[in-house]
Amino acid sequence: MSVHREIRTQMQDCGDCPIRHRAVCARCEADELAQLEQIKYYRSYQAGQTVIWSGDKMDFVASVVTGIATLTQTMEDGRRQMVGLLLPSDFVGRPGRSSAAYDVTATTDLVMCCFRRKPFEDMMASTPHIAQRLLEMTLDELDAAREWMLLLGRKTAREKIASLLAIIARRDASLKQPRAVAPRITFDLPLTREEMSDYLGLTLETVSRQMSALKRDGIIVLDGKRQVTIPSMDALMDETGDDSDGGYLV
Amino acid sequence: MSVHREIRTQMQDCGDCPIRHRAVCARCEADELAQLEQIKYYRSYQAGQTVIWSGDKMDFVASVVTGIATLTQTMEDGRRQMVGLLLPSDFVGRPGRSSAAYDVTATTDLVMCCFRRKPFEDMMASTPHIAQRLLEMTLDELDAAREWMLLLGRKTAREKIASLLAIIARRDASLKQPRAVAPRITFDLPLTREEMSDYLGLTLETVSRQMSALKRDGIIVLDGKRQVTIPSMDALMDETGDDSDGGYLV
DNA sequence: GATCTGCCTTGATGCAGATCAAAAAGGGAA
DNA sequence: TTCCCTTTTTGATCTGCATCAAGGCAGATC
Repeated sequence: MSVHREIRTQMQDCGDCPIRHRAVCARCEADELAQLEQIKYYRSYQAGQTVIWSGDKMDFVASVVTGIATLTQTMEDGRRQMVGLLLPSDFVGRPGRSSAAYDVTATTDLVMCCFRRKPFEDMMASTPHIAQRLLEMTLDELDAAREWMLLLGRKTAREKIASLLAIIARRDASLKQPRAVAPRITFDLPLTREEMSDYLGLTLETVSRQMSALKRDGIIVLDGKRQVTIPSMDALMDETGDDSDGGYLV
Repeated sequence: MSVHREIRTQMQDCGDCPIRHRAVCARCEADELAQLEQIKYYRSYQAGQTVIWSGDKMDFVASVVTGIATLTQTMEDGRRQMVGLLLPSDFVGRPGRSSAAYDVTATTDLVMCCFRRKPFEDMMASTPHIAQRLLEMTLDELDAAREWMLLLGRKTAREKIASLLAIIARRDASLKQPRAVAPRITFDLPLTREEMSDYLGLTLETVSRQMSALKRDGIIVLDGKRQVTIPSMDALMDETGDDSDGGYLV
């Protein structure tokens, strides 16, 4: 908690850093150095483009500046499971590992801030704060992954969909209107039905059916295929199967 | 990889540290200090005992010395999902968080090495290596969690069982006979059928049925309910659905 | 040895979600 | 506008695992 507050404070000072860019603090501290040594550069990807394939050589680490990317694992026979959703500020890659462990794909147009791996590792060794920030972020990701394990292992299709919508809605609401709890939230789904199914461990047909069911039951309102309105966040939360207190950790 | 080698080297010097105790290195560096300041202490639990309940105040972090513990999440209606298996050397708790996020239960008799949280955090701030080691370990856990997401979301019951057996067998084999690939592996299951089902997102009946099926098909040999022999590791791996090259990351 | 108790196995049946198939709805491009 | 192509929806059917329900077995207690 205290660390998060510290990060928010520092973010005020970050010139080119996007809102919610948690990795920012490491960047800011190291920015001047990094630019000088040319270890930092930006890369853009178009929606749908693959950033890197699992197993490929990966000589950089990066953080998402704008856009959304996904991490997916694929089995030999083609079964796919998304294991991570990368939002602005999220970190990709792993110090100490030279090849990618997952497929990384841009689902929207994407800009990433990359650091050459070796110099980044050196920087980490000499700047203790960076490892500590990365640890914080990684622990957050681990918690998210474990929450997702509960979803994948034990929730029904309807609960899975509701949970995903709740996560996206909450993130979106906090972006647009931090601190306020809007009674009515509208947003564009950043994922196709197929991507949703890969994330939730379902088929795309089941995703579609459950979206229709939630619409029929008035839990959500669909305008076109992508735009979603949540009339009552409470009603949506009732469908997720999560504890009603909703207080998310940290 | 290089970091792992470094850790192994340092382990030689660790007096009371159990084999494979990765957290050891942080401990060793800080051990003298810790003992002096009395921030470190050991606790024992009996098999079946709950170490801590989700939501409870947790003013320590710890690492497992001997025995096995589990992390589980429970939904309001009682559905349970195990989200982590803690083996000797694994770390529990989170710097910066004062309450437990999961139920922690001892499945065997368990000894944990605990550090009072606040002093541990201070130690982390003043000893950069500790954060770096914790980061390594947390990234490993994140990879394991993501592998588990693929299992929970996309694997069949038979593949899930085979995967779990493969993980336990591999760990066991590396403990007993590091570096050698034994053609025939025998071990005791550290989990009940119900715990296996909680881990795999199945019911205990399905676990039992699939164990019987693997036995019938000669993939495993059961002696009693707990002792398992794997006649051919290759045959077992064929049932997991995993890539045949089997090369696990890192 | 008899009974109890906590796992574990096995059988019968049901259902949520997968699979197979086709139609509908957008959304660009010409 | 029309056509084409991708995405989404909807329908019909199938199936893997859950659920419900008995037993079985082995170690503990008396």
